[in-house]
Amino acid sequence: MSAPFDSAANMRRERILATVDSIPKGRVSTYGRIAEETGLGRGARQVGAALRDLPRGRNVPWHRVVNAAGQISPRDGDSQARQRKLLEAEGIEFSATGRIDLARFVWPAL
DNA sequence: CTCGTGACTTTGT
DNA sequence: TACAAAGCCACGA
Repeated sequence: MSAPFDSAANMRRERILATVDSIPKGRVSTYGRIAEETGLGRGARQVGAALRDLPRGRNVPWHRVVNAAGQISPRDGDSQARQRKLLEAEGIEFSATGRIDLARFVWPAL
């Protein structure tokens, strides 16, 4: 069994998911922050890719990751609406323009 | 090796 | 506050 289950790219993805998993309920983080915490420097886009490729059934709080503007990043499908629903269910508040006040909800705190 | 791509970020209007 | 442009980084054609 020498399948590339432990390729560098794969391990990097696992570390990203581990960091995302550390975001407490009722809080959010950003792609850039997750990248930094995971030790990827300016690898925010890689964080987005990891969540995009998240296999169904994987238990990770992917919905707690938003962009630096405090908004749910655009994408295809209804995933955006589902993300907002999940966040609101945890007490996250959205402004009239659909923005989250990071000063209040970002993790770790500013 | 060069190019295009993207759940991103920062900077300049 | 909103939008455009440029910067950034890993991947795959």
